[in-house]
Amino acid sequence: MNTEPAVDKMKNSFSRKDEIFKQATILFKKRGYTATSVRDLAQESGIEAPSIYSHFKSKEDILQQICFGMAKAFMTGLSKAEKKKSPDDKLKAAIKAHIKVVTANSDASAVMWNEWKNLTEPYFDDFKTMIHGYETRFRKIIKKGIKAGIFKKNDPALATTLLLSSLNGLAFRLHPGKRQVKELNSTITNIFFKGIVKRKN
Amino acid sequence: MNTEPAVDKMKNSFSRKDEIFKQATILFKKRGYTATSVRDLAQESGIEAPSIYSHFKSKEDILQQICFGMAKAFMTGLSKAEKKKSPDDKLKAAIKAHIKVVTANSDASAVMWNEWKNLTEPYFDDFKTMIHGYETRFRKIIKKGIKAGIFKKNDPALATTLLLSSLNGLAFRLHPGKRQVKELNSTITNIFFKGIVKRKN
DNA sequence: CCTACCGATCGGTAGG
DNA sequence: CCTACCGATCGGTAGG
Repeated sequence: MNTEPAVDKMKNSFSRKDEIFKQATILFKKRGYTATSVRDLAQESGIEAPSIYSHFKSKEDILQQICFGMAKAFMTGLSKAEKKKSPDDKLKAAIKAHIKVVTANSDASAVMWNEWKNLTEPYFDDFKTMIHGYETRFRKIIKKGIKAGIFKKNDPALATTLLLSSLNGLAFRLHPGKRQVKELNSTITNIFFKGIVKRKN
Repeated sequence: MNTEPAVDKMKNSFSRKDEIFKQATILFKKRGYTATSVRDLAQESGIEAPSIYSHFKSKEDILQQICFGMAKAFMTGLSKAEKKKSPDDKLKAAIKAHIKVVTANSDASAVMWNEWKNLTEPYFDDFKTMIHGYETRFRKIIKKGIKAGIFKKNDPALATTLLLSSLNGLAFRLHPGKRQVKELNSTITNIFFKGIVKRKN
């Protein structure tokens, strides 16, 4: 006799997949993708290893979902930021959007940046192209700002690298819920825009 | 009859070990430590897998040498920088020293930051303590600069994270010999100290 | 979602 | 520095 309602079954099944995904994100960040076994994922999710495969096609399937899901979130944020008019407003909005994504998903963000190299073809190349495009769009904003005389004549590629590296560094050092996103955003923007040195006049 | 001079034997033996170490650094960066097998290392070094063990105690032994070797280089550079008098001179020198180490060993630097989590105890804890100390000393310089009224009142922990993240990001994007270290150093210091925005007056 | 299982590969050792 | 080899663990499948 099965007294279990179908709705609950669906709900349980759905949250089980979520649980595996969540634990995978945590373990991939902590130990790395390659060092995390399917058995590790199963144990943390409270099931046996082969059961993972009723929710995901493969171990890499999970990594793919983390990487492309995060990349999409970053892309969407940047697209909105690019609608601003001036280069400095664009860059401010882009930084804000990036921080929002990182703080809301610090584990997944760290996994994306550190583990995407483990993707196999054609996903590896697809992802590489995506992330390269993201960096290019950041660089373009900075380039236009320099041309417009708003930003100093620094190497745009180097400035972009410094900015994105520091923004992504947050993912590894962020303790969820510990910091105010607003404060984070204003401090980072202030430092990158105006520096840490006090003006004398 | 062995006509091979002893000196050449030593030299060959020495450079073989160096070759393994060099290839390990490249592969650990490219694929990650866990995804690189001892057989991969052997193949790239032109020997059979078990021969690795006549030069290194274990696969982790190589990682340990990369991590602690780099950490020592960073520490030494920082110690010299701390001898400067003012906080801003200290920070400038610390940035310069850090960049010098990263640019001279970009692969090993990337491996250190990305792969040290694969160290086992007691090395894991030892390394963690070391690198924590490094960050603390950077943070202290910034803290003193704020107290002295030279730096703005930003959160020192956040400012340190941003700085070190961007400096380490260089390791992953640096193409050896492509950039001038001096230019790199002045651009980075300028951006972190004074920002990217042009002053209006 | 489980039990039972598989071929491949892993880090490392023995012995020379 | 090599050949021969080992136990452990890997990602994943069959079948229910």
